[in-house]
Amino acid sequence: MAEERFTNIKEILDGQHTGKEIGIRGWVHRTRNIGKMVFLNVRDPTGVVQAMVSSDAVESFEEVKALLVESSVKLQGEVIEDKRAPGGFEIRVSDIEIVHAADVFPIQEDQSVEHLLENRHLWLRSTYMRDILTVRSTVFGAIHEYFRDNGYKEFQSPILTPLACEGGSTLFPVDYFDDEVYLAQSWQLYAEAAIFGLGNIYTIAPSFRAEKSRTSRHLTEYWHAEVEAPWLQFDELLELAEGMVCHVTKKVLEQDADEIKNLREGDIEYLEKVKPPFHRITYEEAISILQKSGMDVEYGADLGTPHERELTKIYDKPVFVTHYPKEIKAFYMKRAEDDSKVLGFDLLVPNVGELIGGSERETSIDSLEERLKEEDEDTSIYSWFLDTRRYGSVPHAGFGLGVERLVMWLCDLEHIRDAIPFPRTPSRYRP
RNA sequence: GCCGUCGUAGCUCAGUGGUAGAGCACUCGGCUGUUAACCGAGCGGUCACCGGUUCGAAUCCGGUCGACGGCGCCA
Repeated sequence: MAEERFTNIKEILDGQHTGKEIGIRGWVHRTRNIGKMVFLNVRDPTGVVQAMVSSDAVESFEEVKALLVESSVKLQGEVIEDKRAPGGFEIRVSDIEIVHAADVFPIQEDQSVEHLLENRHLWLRSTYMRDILTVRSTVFGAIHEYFRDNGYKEFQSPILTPLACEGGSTLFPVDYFDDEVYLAQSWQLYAEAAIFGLGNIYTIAPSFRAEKSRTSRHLTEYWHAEVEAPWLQFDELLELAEGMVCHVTKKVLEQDADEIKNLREGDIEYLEKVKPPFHRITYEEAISILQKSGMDVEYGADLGTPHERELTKIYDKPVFVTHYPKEIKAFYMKRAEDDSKVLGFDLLVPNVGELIGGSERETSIDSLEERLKEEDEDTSIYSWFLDTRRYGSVPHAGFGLGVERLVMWLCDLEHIRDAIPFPRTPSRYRP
């Protein structure tokens, strides 16, 4: 190449270089071969532009003619505005360097879900995955930003842990020098110990669930955004969750408008309405609403997928469901004034269901021990955790959010596996 | 854990008892304005695996494996 200066393809498509001699580098997205002319659609992370290579303009014409899809190239030429070219602009190539002539690319137009998952490492090159992963990056950044701006410190807990947290059958066992430990499924119990020193804290960390959940909303390895704060009351907890979801949504709409429009087929009206306050209903109200709309549910049963779907259909925004009966929620949730209910909530959104689950935490050591025994947990393993209720126990609260579920909801994805680069599900751990 | 669908060429699929097929991809030939280019030719198979029924099985039966979809469980 005569000159080693390159521009982003998006700038060409925006008309910033029309009439000028420029260079680009990228990958061959598609080729069309007309004898003494070759059209290369060239992709970089910002877009796709057509390059026209004529036999009388380029010495290496025969090699260019033989290029296969996903070959990497550097090229330069004049940018011409031309309605015949896809995107309206074309580069008349004067010089081209073949960086690497690719083998036959395994992914073509017709693709099955399975084939794309087997070739996930190559499918990451698609516009679809690029758009999602761009949004995902913004989501992670926005979560950090929200908590830090609100005075929360980032705190890390161990991934290897002896704790079961919410029932032992859902953990991945790991051989720890002949002892059995588990991959963590939550940061929460360690966080409850940390708030006594640090105050308000949060994390974004991997969590692992060994449940064989065969649904479009479950991963065995997912990223878990969790928060824990001393003195925080139940209504403040809901506001914190609401604020975070709104902040992330706003940030994504600002920063990734193009990607979101691509992924949601232009439908961003719903996301633009995501502003406080969200709807708040109690479990009891939810049951009665569902019964009125003809669904078969009894008080005391946990809300199933069809029930959650029905509830999210009724409201134009995410909806909090609060005050569940204690029997269907985790041992660490604080009892409400009505002793049969807990100060816990789920935040439900369309297409995903439960996006966040959280609660005020039980502060009484006696209640905790009682609940652990009821669930046949070995209380000795929890003795360090119970210390948090022995030395200056305080009211506190927190929640956990599935980051992939948030991405799935924002991007309106059919399946959560597309919200993470290399998904892990009960039936897949490759590539 | 439960229910269901599927497995045939590199990819997407057709083929319901009688010699294994198509489109795309790839290779070769043609074409100076293509838009998932087009035209002609070629290459390409352990019909997932094991067993059974039958003169004969991709096809029917039993089992195994794998993937996908849904429920439950959860974030």
